[in-house]
Amino acid sequence: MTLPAPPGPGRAPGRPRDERATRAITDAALRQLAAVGYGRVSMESVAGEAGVARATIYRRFRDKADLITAAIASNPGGQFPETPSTNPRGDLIDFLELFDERFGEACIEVIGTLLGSREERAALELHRHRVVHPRTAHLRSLLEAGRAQGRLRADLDVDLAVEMLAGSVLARRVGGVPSAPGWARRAVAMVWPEDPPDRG
Amino acid sequence: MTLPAPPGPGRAPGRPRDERATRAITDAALRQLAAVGYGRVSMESVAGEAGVARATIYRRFRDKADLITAAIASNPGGQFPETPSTNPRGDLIDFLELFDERFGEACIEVIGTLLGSREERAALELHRHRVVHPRTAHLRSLLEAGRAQGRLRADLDVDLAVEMLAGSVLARRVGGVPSAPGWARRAVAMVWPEDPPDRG
DNA sequence: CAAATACGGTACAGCTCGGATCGTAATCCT
DNA sequence: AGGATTACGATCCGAGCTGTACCGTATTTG
Repeated sequence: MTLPAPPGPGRAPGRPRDERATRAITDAALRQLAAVGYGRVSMESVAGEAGVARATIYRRFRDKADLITAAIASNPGGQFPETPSTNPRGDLIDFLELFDERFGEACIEVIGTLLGSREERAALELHRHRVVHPRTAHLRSLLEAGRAQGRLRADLDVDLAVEMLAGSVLARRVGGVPSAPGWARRAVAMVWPEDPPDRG
Repeated sequence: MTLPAPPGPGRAPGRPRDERATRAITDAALRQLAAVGYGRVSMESVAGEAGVARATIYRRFRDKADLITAAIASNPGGQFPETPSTNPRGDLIDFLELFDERFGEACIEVIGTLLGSREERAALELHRHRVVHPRTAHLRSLLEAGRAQGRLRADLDVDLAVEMLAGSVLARRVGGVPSAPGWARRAVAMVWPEDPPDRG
């Protein structure tokens, strides 16, 4: 992931890395992150659950922040489609609901922890690059698709709208408030009014 | 603050606590929090800067989370007026700018760290009660004042609007994006359109 | 076979937290 | 004044975690 992984599958001078171990490590890290939170995930506990030695983790990841960051980025359940959307407004609502369910908590947790330790500045940037930016970019692309279709105010501040939509998820996590059903539909309606009531 | 502080100034059986020490501790904690971040504030460094022994801190605060939480809540620069507003829309914009400058970072950091250590659930709730809720309540009161004046859509989802306004600050901190000048004015405009163009 | 690398296991230094103790200082109550 | 009670600074201690280093062994290339 981050450390000098063998460049190609065919050019390893010595014993190759066990990719199943890599997967076991990130899977265990993800489970523990969800179960006990960043601060109580230890390299020892991850190694134990993954069935490897701690040294095996450090051969792949520079430190704990690198491990957690890579594990989140590798989460197969967090992928999202890269294909342009034909129904950007509906996809926007769906993606926000998904983000609310699966990423809000970990996002606050990991970013907050990394922000709190000046030394992990590199890991913070890495996490933003790996996890945060792809998702905000996806939100932005959906809004811009809507604007391209003329279904959205041309003067909309897209960046700010993205911040407010994603931010509402974060704000609920910060405040400890559960998300009300249908919140994403109402949030989108704030910045993207429902299809204009029959303009023609 | 949190521990059995002497109830009144006149009813202490033994040597009273040195309130200047208490102030020196929270001040040092606040400075270090801003300077190096939650994760790198240590009880030792706070004690050193405050000129007290570590035990003196533990006599006042249950643990590190309690100290940081209380220090933030005691920040005199973070107070806000409790008097009803005559210009809720302008005050809303001003308060958001202030929050963006002074609290966004610490908010993410502290909440994220507390979320990351499941054991500090009590400190997390305390911080929400001390710091987060008063500020979201203030935002809500400004919006509702505007609605009471009839300057705001009656069907506005106030809770969601509060989440989106405060959330945009958090989202920028998470993404590492600096706030553009005038962002608060434009954010408020999304949920609270400028004075209606002469209704009467 | 030799070289190179990964692996599990163990040990280590360094840091922090939180608790405990000790002698001393300050204050209240009698 | 004297005793009880509490705060204070200083110091020590145990536990936990991180990140590094080393061992003997296993696996692969050449």
